[in-house]
This record gives sequence, C-alpha cells and structure tokens, in this order.
Amino acid sequence: MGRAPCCDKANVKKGPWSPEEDAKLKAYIETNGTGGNWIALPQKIGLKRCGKSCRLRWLNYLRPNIRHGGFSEEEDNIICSLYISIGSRWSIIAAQLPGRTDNDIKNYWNTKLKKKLLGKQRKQQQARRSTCLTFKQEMKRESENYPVPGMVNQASNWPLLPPPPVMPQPSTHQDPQDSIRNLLVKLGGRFSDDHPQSTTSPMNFRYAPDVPFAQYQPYENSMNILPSASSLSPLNSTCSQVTDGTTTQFTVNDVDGPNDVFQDLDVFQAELSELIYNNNQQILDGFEGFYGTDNMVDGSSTGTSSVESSSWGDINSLAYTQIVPGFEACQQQSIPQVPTYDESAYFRPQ
DNA sequence: AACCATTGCAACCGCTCCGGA
DNA sequence: CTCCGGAGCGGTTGCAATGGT
Repeated sequence: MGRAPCCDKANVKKGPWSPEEDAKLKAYIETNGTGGNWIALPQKIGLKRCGKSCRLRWLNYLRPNIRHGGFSEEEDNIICSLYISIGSRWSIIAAQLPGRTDNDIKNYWNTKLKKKLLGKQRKQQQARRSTCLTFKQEMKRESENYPVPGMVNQASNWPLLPPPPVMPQPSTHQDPQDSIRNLLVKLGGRFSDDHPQSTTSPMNFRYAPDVPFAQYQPYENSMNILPSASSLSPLNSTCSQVTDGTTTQFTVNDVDGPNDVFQDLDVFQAELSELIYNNNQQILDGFEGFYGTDNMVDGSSTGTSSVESSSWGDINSLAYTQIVPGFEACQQQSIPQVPTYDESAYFRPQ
C-alpha cells in the first residue's frame, strides 16, 4: 500500500503552464502569499494544478528576481567548487547564487558545465594517450623479457617513470575570506584543522547537512573532500598496497597529515582544469558509467545510496587521480572487473 | 526541404525530512 | 513516542528548439 497522492491526479492539469495560469498564481501569491499551504493553494485560486506544481512554478519561474541562463565564470566556479565539496545539493548551491534556482543550476550543470569541463579533459586525454603508447610498448617489451605468470603490474616490472607533472603552485597570499570554506563551515561542515582530534583520515571534511549546525560528528567512512590540488603535492602522498590473494587493496596516505581545503579560491579554476586535464579516460567514462564509493580509497562502505555514490565517486575520482599519482591504478586493481588500463604504467607503489 | 539527432529546459515523480497533533 | 501530512529536494522525463546531414 503506497502513500496517498498529494492531489487528485485525475483532476489536475499537467504540462506547461499557460500565461493565464501564471498570472493567476503570481497575482495571488503577490497579494496573499503562499499561506504556508501549497496543497490548498490551487483550490483557493481555481487552478487545476497540483500544489507541488504551483510551488515549483513559483519558485523556479514566477518568483521575483529570477535570472535564467547567462551564467558567469564566477558562477561557474562557485557551482563547480560547491559541487565538488558538497555534491549535488542544488538547493544549497542555489542559495549562494542570488536569483538562481536549484533547478536551473542542476540543468546547467548536467547540460553544459559538466560537458564543458569534460570536453577539455578529452582533448588532453588524446594528447596524453599518445605519450602513454610509448610506455605501453616499453612495458610490453619488458614483460616479454621478464614474464611473471599471474602477476600484472608487479612493482619489479614497472618501468621507470617520467617525473610527475609539475603542479601549479598556489599564490602566496592567503585569501582572508576563504569564502567556500566559510560557507561550508556555516552550513555545518567541518575541517580537519578545526578539530585536530578527529583526524581519523588525512582529509576528513564532509559536508553534513543532516547534522545540526556546529554539532560535528565523525565521518570516518565519509568521502573525502577535494583539497586544493596544489596544497597536496603528489610527491607527498603514498599509496600502500595489501594483497589478499584475489584482490589488491590500496590505501592512500598523505604524509603531510591533514590538509586544509580550498586554500585559495583564486587558483580554483586553474586547479579544477588541472584536475580534469590529468585524469584518465576510464575515470572520465565514470560519468557515464559507475564507480561506487565503496571502491574508493579505503574500500570501506560509505553507507550512501548508489545514486549518491555515483556522484561522489565520479568527482572524487577526479580529485584523487590528480592528488595521488596512480590512483586510477589503485582503482583498477581493487575493481578486477574493470578492464586493465594502459596508463597504469604511470603508477608505481612506494 | 525533410528527416533525424542532439540539446536545453520546464515540469513531474517519488523520496526524505520535519513539524504538529 | 508515533503517526500523518505538507514542504522540500534531487533525479528523471518529455518535448520544443536547434543543428546537422
């Protein structure tokens, strides 16, 4: 037995709103307000619409000061940074962009922003792939000379690696109002350096909207937030390996300890581009496919839904593959069903 | 010009949260 | 404390507009 519908589905109109309906709804709300009861509102004004539909129409379209389209670079940055830090919590993101609705931002992300970012990445991947081909051939030659039955990517067979890419350095000035950080704290988030005693993971921030403001709970299994790419040098991270005979488990450690998040908003855009530029095709394809968070970093369950896992997995893949050299290789080794990827040659366990 | 594919956006659906009884 | 109903949210769908062949 399901829940009773909020309205009589047979007697409500669906689909696009007519100008007359818009005018009725707008006039009533501007005069009387919503009255705190959307369900009853359509009957009051003689609209054959579901209350939820009225609410949506008002919030997304009729409400004063609504802006549609024409997102600025600054807005792009805010959306990206918040998406990475708090995921697809569109209403929270929208709250930081005056005049924007959650629906608008959601649509903008899904239809433009994501593609825009991934488009850059694909170009870079093509360039990088050709470089990798050389290493692939090297590896193949070497494995033919020194075959190890049943073992792939064993450390002793790894080719010498090119030096890691030079990361953009953060600007030296410290932005006094780290707006994103402040926002997240304001929303009830937590940073590792705010609560040193709770550094159970190297980067243990997670936005926790379900936790009342200032009541922080440990999120030991939570997904880690993307730290400033430049604040975490690839050289300062290690990836330890434990093999149980059937699968290989990797753990990412940042030897520098807890890291602040979003150290400098000014370099965010460059960093984001850098992140995306430097990811492999498999992670990229994760946007269409799926990587659950259960397969992330420590392999522990996060308790998130599959849908949520997908989002966080995607974004955190982007983050970690940049932060930790060879993170993609970690992923592939702990997810045996994922086909082997040539660029694993870039990773060498320490 | 016609057809098909893609894109963008408005709207819907179903779920969770939350406050009041 | 439990239940119920409304509000709010995020994912998904439907369709018109646009672009490509």
